[in-house]
Amino acid sequence: MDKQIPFYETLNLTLIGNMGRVHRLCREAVTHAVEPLGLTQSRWTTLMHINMLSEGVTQLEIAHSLAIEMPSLTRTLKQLEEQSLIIRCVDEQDKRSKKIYFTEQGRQVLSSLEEEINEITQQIYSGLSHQQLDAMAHTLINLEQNAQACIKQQIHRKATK
Amino acid sequence: MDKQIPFYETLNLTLIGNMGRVHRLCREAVTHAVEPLGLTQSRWTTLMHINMLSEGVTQLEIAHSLAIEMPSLTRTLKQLEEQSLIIRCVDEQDKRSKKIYFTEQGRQVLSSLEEEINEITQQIYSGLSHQQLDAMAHTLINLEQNAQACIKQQIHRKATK
DNA sequence: CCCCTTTGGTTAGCCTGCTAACTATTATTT
DNA sequence: AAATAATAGTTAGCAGGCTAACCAAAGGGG
Repeated sequence: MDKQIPFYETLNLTLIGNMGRVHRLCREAVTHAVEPLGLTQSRWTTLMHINMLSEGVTQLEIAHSLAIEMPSLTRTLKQLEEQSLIIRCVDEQDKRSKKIYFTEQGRQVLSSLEEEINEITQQIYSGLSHQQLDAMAHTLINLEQNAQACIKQQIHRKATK
Repeated sequence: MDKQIPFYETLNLTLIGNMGRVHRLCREAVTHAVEPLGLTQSRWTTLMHINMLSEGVTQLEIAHSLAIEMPSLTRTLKQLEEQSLIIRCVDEQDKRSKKIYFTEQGRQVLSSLEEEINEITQQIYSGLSHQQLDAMAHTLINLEQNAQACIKQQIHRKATK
């Protein structure tokens, strides 16, 4: 194997750390750009996902899409509602759930947001081939499955301790 | 749940999100396992990095290695000191900086920690080839450089606005 | 029909990243 | 030598993940 490159040797501990750092940096890049719109990281991410899922989604669906827990989302939606970018309506079919819609102002902000994000993501992915990005996406999925299996196993072990 | 073709098409937005999620999961897997040792995520990560750099390192060196800011590290080190796992000594050569050493108890905890981490990382990386992990590490580095360039450019633009 | 479980959402509060603003020591400039 | 700048660390407080504990609506037996 290649002894010259440190990646192989240091992988065990640092790949996880690297992922965290790169993730923070990428989000920071976008967040800087959309700061003038009054959006933080969780707020712009949430707006994009609502748009992707299309208006009228429930909070639970958004939480799944973002892969975060409900309480985290509740806080962000409250902020977006206070900024008058979205509204939350009780679903008449199921009064437990709430459906999310953009306000007119929200749609305007969203369109500026999309423009900025396109520009930034182009920069972030520049010089990387589709193959490379695709490979990374696949590796991420594998890691995720392994980590999830690992956590499940621990929980099971604890339950039968 | 239905994800047949998402990789290429949704890359633009979700690769960043995926990275965050996988990062959270991987850390959670380790953190669950070392909970009995009284360690949280930032605490075990910090212990591992101190060990990697070897005792007597300064706080700044640890912060660089972890790629976090000093205030984040200060908090964690304070907790580790309160747990009597490390001690912080003022460097007599440069009285501004502090050097970090393990206590006897700290070394014991570290050795259990290393064992646990080895086991978990093996599970997390199982089924993934060295090539795959290496490719991911390289892609991460590329993304990091791009993101950093992007942020720098934004700061520059703002300065000359 | 009533009770019990499940489910969508909320609140409270922890953990750990960050920036801004501070202190104290060291280095540099004049 | 004195004034100034730079550096290591700290404190305070925000942002956004999380779990635990709760409420209210919906569903499912008996």
